Amino acid sequence: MRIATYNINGVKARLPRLLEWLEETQPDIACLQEVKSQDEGFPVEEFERAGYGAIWHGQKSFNGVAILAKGTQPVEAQRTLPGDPEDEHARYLEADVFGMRVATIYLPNGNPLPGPKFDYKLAWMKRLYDRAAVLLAAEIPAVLAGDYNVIPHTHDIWAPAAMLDDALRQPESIAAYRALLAQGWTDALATHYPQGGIWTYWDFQAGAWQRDHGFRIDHLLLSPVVADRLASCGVDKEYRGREKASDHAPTWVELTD
DNA sequence: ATGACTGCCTCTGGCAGA
Repeated sequence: MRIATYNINGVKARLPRLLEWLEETQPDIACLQEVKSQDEGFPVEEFERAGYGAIWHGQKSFNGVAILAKGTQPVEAQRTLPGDPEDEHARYLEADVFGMRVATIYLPNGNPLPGPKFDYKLAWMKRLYDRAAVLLAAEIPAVLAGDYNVIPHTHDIWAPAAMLDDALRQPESIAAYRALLAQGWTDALATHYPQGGIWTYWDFQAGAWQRDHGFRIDHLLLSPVVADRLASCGVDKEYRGREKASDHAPTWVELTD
């Protein structure tokens, strides 16, 4: 059972690349972020032709998340992150699929800081903490997969001094991420590659990809029973180097059945 | 270095991203 998360940065612009990745790597579940499409523009027919059922939560111009599942239809469990009825950003979607609860997460970037965008990020992380606690308390086998916009550790970025003023590396952001792990979630890639040096994102600018100036912000958090099934995990780094690539690379876990 | 790219929806330039 392979579960992947992929910030695709525009489902229309990346559709050929996305279908190619599905065909070549055959994930059982794919959590997508930055779909950047309204609900009615989501290319569900193309995914169905590729053998994937899909649910999505779209928004015009930016944000937008989706869950694809091979040969089955994910069953929606939650369309928004609870805790703020005023929040209209399409950043969260939960579904039951293959006996697990799977969430696709597009956590707010939080820049610039200080300011309302950083406050929104931290408030969103508190809401995610509360939601994650509910799932753990219910002992639901769960995976929280997505673009967390948090660089958890110094060894999760190409240079220790890079991005220190950025919302992705603020102590408050990192503390909120660690609080989530302290509940009992397993950061799959951190567990498997404790020495770090694994990147999931490379900026479009300044030749970041060519210089391998990346960092790790796409994470798969596993509930305890799912963590016990973790066989391997990794990043499909090669896709970042293809034509018309997203600035993120697909990140995945392989679970025993 | 107020830099760099890229997608989106178009007020084809401004916003958002990280």
